[in-house]
Amino acid sequence: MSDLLQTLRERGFLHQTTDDEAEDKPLEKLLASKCVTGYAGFDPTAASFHVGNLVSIMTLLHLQRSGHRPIVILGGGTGKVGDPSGKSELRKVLTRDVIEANLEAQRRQLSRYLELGPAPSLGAHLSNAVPSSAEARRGFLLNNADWLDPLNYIEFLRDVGRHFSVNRMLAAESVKLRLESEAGLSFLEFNYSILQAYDFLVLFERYGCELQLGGSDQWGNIVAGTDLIRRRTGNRAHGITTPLVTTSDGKKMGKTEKGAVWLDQSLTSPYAYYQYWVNVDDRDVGRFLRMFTVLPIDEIRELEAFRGAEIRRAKSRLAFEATALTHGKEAAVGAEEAAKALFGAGGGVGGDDASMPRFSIGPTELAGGLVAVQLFASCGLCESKSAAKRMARGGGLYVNSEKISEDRVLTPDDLRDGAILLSAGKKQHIKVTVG
RNA sequence: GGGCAGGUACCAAAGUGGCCAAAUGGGACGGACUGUAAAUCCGUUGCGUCAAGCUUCAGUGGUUCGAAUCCACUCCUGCCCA
Repeated sequence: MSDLLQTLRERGFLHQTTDDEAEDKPLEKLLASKCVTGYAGFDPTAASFHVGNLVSIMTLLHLQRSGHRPIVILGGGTGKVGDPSGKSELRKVLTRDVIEANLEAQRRQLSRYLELGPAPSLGAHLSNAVPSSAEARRGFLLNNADWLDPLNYIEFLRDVGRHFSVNRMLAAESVKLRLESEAGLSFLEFNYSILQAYDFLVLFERYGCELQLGGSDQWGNIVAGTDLIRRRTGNRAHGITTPLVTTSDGKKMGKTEKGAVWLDQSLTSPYAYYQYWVNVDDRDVGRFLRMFTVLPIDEIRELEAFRGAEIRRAKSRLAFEATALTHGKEAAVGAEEAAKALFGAGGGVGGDDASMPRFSIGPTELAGGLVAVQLFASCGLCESKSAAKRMARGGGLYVNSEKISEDRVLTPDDLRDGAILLSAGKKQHIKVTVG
């Protein structure tokens, strides 16, 4: 098995670990000695993961590839509470049905990155002696509502609550912020870290899970978990946090103006996904190659060496690899072809670029002449006809790569190979087909 | 439960009877320059059959020739008191 910590470090995933202040480096030793079970939790609030979740997903991927076993927790139980960390508002609660559906959708997406199987029967601990086999490393998903929902309040307070010091909880950064803010902190949210700590304890006891991964904002919650495990069982558990990844212009990863960049292809097409990555800031290319592709570090170093316009080559590699990882190689090839056709020399409708966005109109619509701005609005390239006209006045509308005026009318003569390429600005295109 | 302050466009924030589709800033989008990058400059930023008309300033109802602006009630938020 390869060295997980080393891999995470050189790819930029390490923010803090429980080894940082421990001289005997127990986590490092543990990881070198056997197949370790580690987990990360995810919000059950969305039906799909987005690029922002990729950091955690990739750490799990490296965990597994380094010979260990990943567990994914869907916070069906904690999702009903809401983590106050870094959030200014109380989260809305979700119904059980929605959470179940999200769990299923998320399982499908994760199976692209991780080898997953059914959850093993309880108590089937991994023997320390067993070397890391493919079977041992197979990961699985759990819904923490399974053990959180049946909790009995009094019992929970007595068994778990007594291990928590309110003094200490009040000192936590996430709590402090909320106490000082106008929003305040509800008792419900105040309990979040206890529940998360309890999750860790349950996983430790049931599945021998000794490691928790999470974002840097989760540090307090993770440590609460390792503390609880120590107090209840006398054993040592460990944690790793990843940095909050932002783009160089200061935005959260994966957030665009149009909303999140989803991993589900019906929400964000492979083409759009590819485009997200090709368009990253120059300054982010190397960092993102390390984090969001599995290319060898040596190869990434070569790509990072590019300067000036050459950087585009590194970007298209990033886009290709990231798309292939999420949507498969075929989709990545399609997205790349579409990009070449649109942004390569000349630009045009050519190629069999199945993954580029398209829109179809009835065969008769063109015959009598179709007002271009109307089509821009109906195909979704522009928000409304007014918006389309405005953009045309500003010189931002193109038909088959030629600028058009707001009164342009489309006819069958505009067809090129049976399609018309509409562009709003230089980056947003839709291929309109007839029939 | 009582007192106070608020709820304006994507966000923040002006406007407190007509000149308000609503200042300004941010963001976003488009153009120029480029490399599908950054920075910079310029433009646009409710709908519309586009100089008409229509729908917007928490909701409902009212006053008025005329309301984002005044009145009543309702809902929501924050602060203070209980």
